[in-house]
Amino acid sequence: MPELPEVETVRTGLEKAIKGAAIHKVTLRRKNLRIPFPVNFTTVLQGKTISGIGRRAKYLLFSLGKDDVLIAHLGMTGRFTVTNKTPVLLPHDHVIIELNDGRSLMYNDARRFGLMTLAKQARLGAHPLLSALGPEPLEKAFSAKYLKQELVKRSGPVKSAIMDQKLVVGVGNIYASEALFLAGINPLKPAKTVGDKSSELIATIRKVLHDAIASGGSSLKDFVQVSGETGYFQHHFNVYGRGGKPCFTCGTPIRSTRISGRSTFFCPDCQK
DNA sequence: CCTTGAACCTGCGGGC
DNA sequence: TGCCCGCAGGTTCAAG
Repeated sequence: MPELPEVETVRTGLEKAIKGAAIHKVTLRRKNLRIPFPVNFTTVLQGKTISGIGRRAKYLLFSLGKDDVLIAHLGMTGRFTVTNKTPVLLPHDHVIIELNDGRSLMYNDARRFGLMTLAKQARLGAHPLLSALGPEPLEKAFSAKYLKQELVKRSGPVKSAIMDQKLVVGVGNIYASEALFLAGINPLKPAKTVGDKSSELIATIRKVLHDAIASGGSSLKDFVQVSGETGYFQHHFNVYGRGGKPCFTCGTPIRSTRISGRSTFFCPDCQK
């Protein structure tokens, strides 16, 4: 998936494109993504107005009228696009949401790690997908005091800690490496040993996410904006994907390793 | 409880 | 050219 900045960019794009639109018809071209579609999925959507599009962590929350919410997650390869006319179906177009104005909202997801399900607005926070999530990284609850208190509890690598959605949401594999580089922290260090860096780490997490949102979220080679235009590595990374290449700060070759199965990049000189 | 590794699934690029 | 392997933005479950 897209990490938080990409999801936020999709949210903004969808809000501009389809907020206020009414749903005419929904077609599911398979019975599940990562999880099954609810049995009443199409009937709940049909006839509803998309009254707003929110976000919690990497989940998109489509308000359907007053009471119902469509929860969507893009997984690794999920894409929403809005078509003007009757869509030409592409491979992995799994959901077609036809709007009353003749346009269609398409969901395409090659790997099907994404999901769509339904919730009631009144009980949204208690939904199993959302109830255990940590604070939003760009909001106040993610404070230096809170982060320190969480870090010192953990013996695993600090990178795993900041990618744990129970500690803080929205930080994925790319921005975890990038934030740790800016903070000068080696991603392999045990979380409990970097508690006194929590203030710097918060600042760099916010900076990398904020900058990515400002640049349109588009760091990923197959990330597609709602309009259908692709964002193709427009974003500048200091370390992610730069294994063996010289650090922009000191020239030392960027090292690549794996932490909890995820590729990880850091400068052995700048990050202690 | 905590942490790691595998699994989910498809496509793509590199090496042979 | 073609095949095989490894790898990819996330999350969840099992096993240690």
